[in-house]
Amino acid sequence: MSPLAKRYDPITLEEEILKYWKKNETFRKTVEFRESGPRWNFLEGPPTTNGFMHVGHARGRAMKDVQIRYMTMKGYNVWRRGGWDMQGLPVELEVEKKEGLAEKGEIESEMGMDQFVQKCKDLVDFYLERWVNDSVRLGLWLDFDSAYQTRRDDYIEHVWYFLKLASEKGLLGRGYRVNPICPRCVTALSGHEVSQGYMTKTDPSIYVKFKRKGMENEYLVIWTTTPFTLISNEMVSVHPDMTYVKIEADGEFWWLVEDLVETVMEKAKVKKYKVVEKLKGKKMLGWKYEHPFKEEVPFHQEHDEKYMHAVVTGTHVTVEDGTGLVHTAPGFGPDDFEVGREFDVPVLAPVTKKGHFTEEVPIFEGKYVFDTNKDVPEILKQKGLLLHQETLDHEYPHCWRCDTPLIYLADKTQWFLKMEGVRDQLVEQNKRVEWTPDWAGSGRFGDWVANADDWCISRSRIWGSPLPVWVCDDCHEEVVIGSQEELRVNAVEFPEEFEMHRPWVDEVVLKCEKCEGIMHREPFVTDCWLDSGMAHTASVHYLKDPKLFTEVFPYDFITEAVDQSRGWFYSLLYTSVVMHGTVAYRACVSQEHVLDEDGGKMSKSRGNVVWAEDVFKEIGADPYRIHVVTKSSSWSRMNYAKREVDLTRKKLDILWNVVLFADTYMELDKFKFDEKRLKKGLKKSDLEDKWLVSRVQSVLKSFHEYMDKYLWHHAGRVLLEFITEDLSRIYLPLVKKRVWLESEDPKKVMAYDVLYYALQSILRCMNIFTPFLAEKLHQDFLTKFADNQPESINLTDMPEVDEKLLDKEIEATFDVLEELRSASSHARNKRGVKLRHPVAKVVLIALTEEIAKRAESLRDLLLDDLNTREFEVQKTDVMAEFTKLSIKPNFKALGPRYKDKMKAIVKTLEAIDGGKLREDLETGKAFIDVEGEKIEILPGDVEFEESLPEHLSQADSKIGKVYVDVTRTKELEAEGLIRDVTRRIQVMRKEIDLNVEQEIDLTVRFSDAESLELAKMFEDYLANETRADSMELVGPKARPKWKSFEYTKDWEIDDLKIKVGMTPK
RNA sequence: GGGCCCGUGGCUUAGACUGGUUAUAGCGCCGCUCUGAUAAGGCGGAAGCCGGGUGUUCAAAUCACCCCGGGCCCA
Repeated sequence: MSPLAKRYDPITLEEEILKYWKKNETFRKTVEFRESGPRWNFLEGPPTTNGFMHVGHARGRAMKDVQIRYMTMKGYNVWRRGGWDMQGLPVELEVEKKEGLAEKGEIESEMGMDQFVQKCKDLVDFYLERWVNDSVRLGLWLDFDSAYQTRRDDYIEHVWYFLKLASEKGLLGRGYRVNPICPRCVTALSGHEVSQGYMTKTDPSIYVKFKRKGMENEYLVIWTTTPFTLISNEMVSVHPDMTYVKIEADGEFWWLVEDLVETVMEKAKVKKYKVVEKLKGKKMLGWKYEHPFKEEVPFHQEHDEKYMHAVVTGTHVTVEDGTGLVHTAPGFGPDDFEVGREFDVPVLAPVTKKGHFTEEVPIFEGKYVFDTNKDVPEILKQKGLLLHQETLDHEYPHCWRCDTPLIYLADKTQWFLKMEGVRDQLVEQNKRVEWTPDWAGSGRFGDWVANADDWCISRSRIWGSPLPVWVCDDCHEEVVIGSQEELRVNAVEFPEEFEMHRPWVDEVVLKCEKCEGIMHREPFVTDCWLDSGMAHTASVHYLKDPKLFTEVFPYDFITEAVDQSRGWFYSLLYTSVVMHGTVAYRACVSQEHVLDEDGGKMSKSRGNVVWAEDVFKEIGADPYRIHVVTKSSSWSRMNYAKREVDLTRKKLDILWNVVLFADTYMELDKFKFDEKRLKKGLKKSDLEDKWLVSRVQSVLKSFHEYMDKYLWHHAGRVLLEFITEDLSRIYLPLVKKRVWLESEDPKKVMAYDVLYYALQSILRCMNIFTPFLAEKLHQDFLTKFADNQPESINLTDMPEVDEKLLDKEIEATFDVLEELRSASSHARNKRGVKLRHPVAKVVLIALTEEIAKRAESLRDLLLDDLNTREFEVQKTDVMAEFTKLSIKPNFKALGPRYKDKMKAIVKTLEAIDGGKLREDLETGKAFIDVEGEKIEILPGDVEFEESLPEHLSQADSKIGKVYVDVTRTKELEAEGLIRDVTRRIQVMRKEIDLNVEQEIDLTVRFSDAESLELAKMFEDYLANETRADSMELVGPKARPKWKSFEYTKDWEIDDLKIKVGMTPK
């Protein structure tokens, strides 16, 4: 019994293979097997161990595995250490949620930082296990045992080492900067975190008048959607080159940009106004105004710099909306901050990181800023400064984790890695990377790097790599510590229990070398992108021993999704250029995201996330893998739909069935594959054998070409197409008859050799896409019919192209076969002649000499394949002479003119030669002779229709016209009938599940004597095909004892009725 | 506002870099058909202003420019 199930069942099969791999340590064996090969190094972009693996992650990981398995089977010693990104805000947020902590302050008061950190560790451990399980189930062969973890002390030490180095190079520093801050998470967010959280927010939209100093009734009109920032307003920006106007309305004078006058007046419901003055924005520079909150905010009374509470110019001003005069608060916007710096205006940022006003604003002290958005317009209204108020829906950044609206807030405590001094190097080094697709690197990423801001790396959180900066309480001297040992040496007192996390690190104090004061650590952790960014070095324990690092760096290959452009691709680039002077990866494939069936983003809140684990359980890893990898290019986004995976799975069914067929007969014949015999015999073999072997070469060629360019989708499609088209649809039907030959027949052995060779080649390639299926078929099929197959398909080499076996001419010839097949089917179809019924002749009118030659060479094959008695190739359309041009009278035109003569005219038109009439009509006048009368036919009186005689049918094709002669003869009729009968009996054999070799007793009764007579002409054929040991064909009057048969059935074949009875012997 | 990607029958898509017979295939629908590996396959039918416009050219789904729509990134 074959260990192959009747049907491909991925779930059962994959579980079995997983067990096998585990038990036999197959992965370890493949690694050892390739130890002496040239190195090829993959750097794993560590997934965040927070949340579970969904189909999007799984696609990326499937792609990684495809590339890794490919390189392994190409003979490379592949470096493939796993890795996990385990620190960061998401983890903290989930712990907070689980523990019911409403805000960050509660962490210390409610449970203590050490407890909190323990919970974070427990959580990532939980997810880690799930991620490893899912990855293993996916068939991803990374080295998980030695996987790096960003939370380990020895990993974090590399982050410290790097920061010390950066500091020495002058790249690390504090910045005074406006950062987007989440008031709930109480931390600054990085640029890409912000961009992930844009959502529609409804805000007040207010137009406010600022009174010009020293001018009676003259106002600057500004607009804002964040009223609370008016408290901290310091300037009004205008565009230097735009035209501003002073208008007179309601007895007041208002300044605003010319382009927006109408819009603003309409909103303010001012109907009567006139322009009294016009000037360029730059002329307004330095105009002073009365601050609307001067009385309420002491700060505004104290300072009086030149441009404070004054008009300044800036090119960031637009006329998209607002008034063209932009309220500028340096503490609350990046543009504003820049302007403030340019005009030397101090920053007022009277808001805490939790979003509450400080005592600097007594009227709002302790109030949440967004809550004052209502109060501010109210106060302005009372002061008579509110021109207009409405609400506006706009895209506003929210915290990507907790959906809280962000605040841009100036902060001088944050730490940055600077771009100045390294930017050019980063741009240059990026150019060395082989990007797929190339625009992802040169355009998207390259442009971004060229314009990137300094990288804010400090986070006011807990679960992360501690920022290794200690500051002196007295003299503010700063020191950056590069390792745990360095810290120990410099510590005033080093605790017994220590790890490189808060709160333990915070407890270590140093003595200031300058003033002997006490130094405390800056209470930040670092951006977790810095953690993963150090993977090039930290994952191979560079500090402990750099030997391994020198072997694997720079890495040959990385691949992640686009969102990593600003994340990992960047952090890897920055850190490795600074540390090693070179980019960390030679090639990078950028992937797009997987969306839901309707193209929507998958998110937990929408509930449309498809988890990888569920997919594996429902449809299996292999069908999933090959589907997501082949459906579209890695860099295009993909909508995930299960029913589409099922369609791809069908192709794997076909592969399974091909193998099953081969297995069945090879087993019967005790076949053993012999490659030498195959190659020796190939010259004398049948056309289809040479063809299939050549096709294998062509497929391998494209496959390797695509793989070399990381075009996995094309590589996979080439294989699937070979399986479904070449193997299953074309080759197998052609060689089917050969399996019934005597077991030693060389033709049969050749078919087996070819089939085995093709399957072996293709399965080895398929292994990179569907490793479970390939392994199963390797073990239960390939190994069975050949000696010296290794125990796993992963221990074999990728098949290479054998140019000697490539024959483009034969492949072109088979293209001709395909065309002939489809054209003759078409022609048969037109006349309703089924393929089982043989036809007298098929004629091809070949378009070219070349096609004619190729068609000729197919003759033997075609007679059988097209089920025709004769096959002819002609170079000119000899059949055209049979074509009749029939004439269709246009009754509407002829009727009124000839009335009662119509009948005669129609009769004449049927009889005469349409060709001549058409020619006459085209060249001059046309006449017909109707019962002796000459009648003129005008254009439009008749239409022409080409028609073939009854016995011919024709179809067009790319290689020329194909005619089928469907003339019936008794002989042909008989053969068609017997094949119809045979077919029914075969179905019956299958229905009672007879073994293919099982012999039977057979009786067939025909409902008419004529059919019986025809059937008897092919009695032997019928008996042979149906394995009938004894057979009786009887006429309508016979009364066989039907009850004595094991199985009987009535059939209808067109008008004929037959009854069949059979009994297995 | 800037950058990048995308737009092809009802749906999912190939082709575009390198312009050239009738625009690829699948799903679904209808008719026919084939099959002792096949829950598969074949032939045909219905179904496309290849987002729109302008240009270059003998020739544009393909190249250029503009516009519209979608997505992503940056501001």
